[in-house]
Amino acid sequence: MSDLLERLRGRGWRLTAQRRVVAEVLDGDHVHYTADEVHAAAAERLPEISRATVYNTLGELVSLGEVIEVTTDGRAKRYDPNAHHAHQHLVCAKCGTIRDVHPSGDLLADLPTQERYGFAISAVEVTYRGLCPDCAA
Amino acid sequence: MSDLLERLRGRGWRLTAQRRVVAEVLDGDHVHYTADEVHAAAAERLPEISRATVYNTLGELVSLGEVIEVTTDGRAKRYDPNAHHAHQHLVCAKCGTIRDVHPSGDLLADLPTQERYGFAISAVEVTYRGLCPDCAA
DNA sequence: TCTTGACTTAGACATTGTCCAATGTAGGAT
DNA sequence: ATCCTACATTGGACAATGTCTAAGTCAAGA
Repeated sequence: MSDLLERLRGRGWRLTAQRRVVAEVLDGDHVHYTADEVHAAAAERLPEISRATVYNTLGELVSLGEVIEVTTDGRAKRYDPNAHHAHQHLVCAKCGTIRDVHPSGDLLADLPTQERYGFAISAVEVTYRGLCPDCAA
Repeated sequence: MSDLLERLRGRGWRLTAQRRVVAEVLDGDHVHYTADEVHAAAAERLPEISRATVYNTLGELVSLGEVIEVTTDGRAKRYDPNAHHAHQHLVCAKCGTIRDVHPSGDLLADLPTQERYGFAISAVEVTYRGLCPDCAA
């Protein structure tokens, strides 16, 4: 995602300090931040940044396909910058840790035609749930 | 789910009018209501029922394994009474309609051991997304 | 029928997200 | 280099969903 800013500028994005900071936060460790966590991390570098701007910017990044929105519980959405590699998620039922995983096989092929009800299916999301090694102990 | 009330009584549930009405609402058409929709439907039969009781009862039914909690977007959770038949969900990206579907194959087997990071995996949730026939038109 | 511990209620509160009017500014035009 | 202006940001009000608590109510066993 290092050339993200270039790609965005190419699409007519106005490059502001706020947007740069949000993009840099997501570009860091491969984590799954909530919007509030992104805001907190961004505010360390740019203290006046507002929540509204973080929400706006995250929404734009999602629309542009640069970031994926993940909802593993009913709580806050999380933002996954690993949008250019198809992957699924493994979630600890106890501590909530999220890991990216890569199932084998064609997930779409598992749904028979008569189970598609005429839908034009474009995406499959899989969440594996269980206990991580720490919580299982 | 017709013998639900019997099963619950067997587990020491105190059977109140409120709980009966919530269970009856879920037992109706095979829909995926939000908590507020359950509350509205329940209030038609029992006008004084409170939101808190509906939330409590739904939470209990989920804990008891009688109902499944589904989060397909970041909005309200939905409650699926079809808990005794393993199934997954097909969601229309435009209108939000949800259908229960039954993929073939062993979904768990698709995740290689080295992609499990030591987790003890106990469940797999799959959401297929696409446009339903009406919205695709 | 009495008693009691579990259940329900109303409403305050918490979390997450959205919207708006006022203000600021990036980047093209001059 | 400076100016313009459309687009971006801000702060705070508002909305949607869910949780908690103290006080009152009731199902079901004795």
